[in-house]
Amino acid sequence: MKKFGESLNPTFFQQSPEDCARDLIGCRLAWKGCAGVIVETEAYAAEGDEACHTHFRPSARRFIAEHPAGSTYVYLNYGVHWLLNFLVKGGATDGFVLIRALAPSEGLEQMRVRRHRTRETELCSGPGKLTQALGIDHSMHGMELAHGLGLSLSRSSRRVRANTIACRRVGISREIDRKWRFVLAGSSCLSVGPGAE
DNA sequence: ACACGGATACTA
DNA sequence: AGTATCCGTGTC
Repeated sequence: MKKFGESLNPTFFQQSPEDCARDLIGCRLAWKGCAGVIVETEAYAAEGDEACHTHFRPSARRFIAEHPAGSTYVYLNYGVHWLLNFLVKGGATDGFVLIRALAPSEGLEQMRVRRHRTRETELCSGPGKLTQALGIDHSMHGMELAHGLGLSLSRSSRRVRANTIACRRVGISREIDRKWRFVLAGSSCLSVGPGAE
């Protein structure tokens, strides 16, 4: 099918979902003229994680079997919002990383039009918001990282890594104790704060 | 606080 | 067919 964009190292998505989600903090995500720095992610494990789609969707299990590491997994949530995930595969455990928030860096005017909002902190501060801002929908489902979706791996600087916080995932009812949500500390573009502990 | 909305996967 | 569930957002 399609090939990876040259800005991406495929082995990045061949570690555990947890490590992948942590390392994506600080990376630059770009799509069709818009871009932002990833400031919030969540990891989901295909095995033993009841919050992962694989636990209740045969189609998710099939998706993992039929797609390579790094493929986009895009689905409609609550009938309203498209959510962007990347397939993690080939490491200790397979799974997904949900992209939950960006700090906008390029194409802000286009984002403002799509979002009907002007403030920078309201453009990509949520998993549904960022897909709306970037114009990502189901047509991007199952794509490999090429054709305009550039994921520049600004490979977590020590500073970013030192400021990445692990906390509880949000919006789920099962497996709520895993600290598989990762945020860039102090970012003004998070969906919600990191919470206590 | 609550409405909005549709794909997926059940039960028949 | 009909029903339950779901990784959210904006406005009430």
